[in-house]
Amino acid sequence: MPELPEVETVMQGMRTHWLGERIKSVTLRRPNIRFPIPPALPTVLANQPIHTLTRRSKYILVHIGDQALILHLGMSGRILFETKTTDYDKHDHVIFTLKSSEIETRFRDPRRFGIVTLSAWDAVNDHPLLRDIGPEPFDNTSFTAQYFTKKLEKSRSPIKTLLLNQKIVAGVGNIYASEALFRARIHPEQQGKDLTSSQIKRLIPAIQQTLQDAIDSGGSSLRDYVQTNGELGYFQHCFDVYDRAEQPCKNCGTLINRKVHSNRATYFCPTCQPLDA
DNA sequence: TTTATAACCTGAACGC
DNA sequence: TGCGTTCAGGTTATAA
Repeated sequence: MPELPEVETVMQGMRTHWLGERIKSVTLRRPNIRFPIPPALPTVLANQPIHTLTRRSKYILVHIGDQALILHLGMSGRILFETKTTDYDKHDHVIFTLKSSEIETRFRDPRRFGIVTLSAWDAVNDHPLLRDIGPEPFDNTSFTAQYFTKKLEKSRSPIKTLLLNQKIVAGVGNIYASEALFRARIHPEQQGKDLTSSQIKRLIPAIQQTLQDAIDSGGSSLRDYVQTNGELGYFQHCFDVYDRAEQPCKNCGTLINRKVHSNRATYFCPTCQPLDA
């Protein structure tokens, strides 16, 4: 579920509950998910004020006291806002309560690929999870055609795989990589070094618009999500190619292809995204 | 150095 | 109904 737009949406939802609040308590219902959860986390965060909530790539960063609470949703992670009387799910791993709210915030992650950890706020950008991440796709001062060209020009990897590399550009996941390449009319198997300057100049705004459109629709789904305790998800996006194998392209009617790159499914229109463009 | 693969873990969907 | 197989929106360690 969580690529950049979903993480942004979840972070904004957390903001409405958490901003200006103070942590009352944190309960760890298991000691580890993908990595160990710092055992001192409940002690360190208790009674501390929540200053800001931000997103970096697919990470949610919460400035609490002098600490950064770092959250990553992995493949199946969710943040749920529940009343304290609601039964726990067996995959509710971390429970946050706030000083002046009856709502509990629950970190639920069945596959346990998510991350909950701490860093000193002053040093959060140097944290091993964050320090090597590339520019944010919406940052036009760092994610430029010149930068992108330099990253791609020597690589023989398919552009689809390169878009998933968080060191090149932050936050793009498997769904929006396929969607952005469709919008830019670039074949997913084209090697990075073979992209022309005009293709690169198409791809940057295609990535930005794909992500922004998803944020805009994800924003409405979060409210549904909260109100219905997770029954409604983020799946109502209208994809052009993702998960549409053997269905007609919305642009030209050609059947959408599905291929696997780096063990990840890729979807594209062979007519709109020719390999020799 | 760059690229490809396996692994982490659970649940849902599907075929038999 | 039950069992086995496949697949899933992420990331990283290891192998090639």
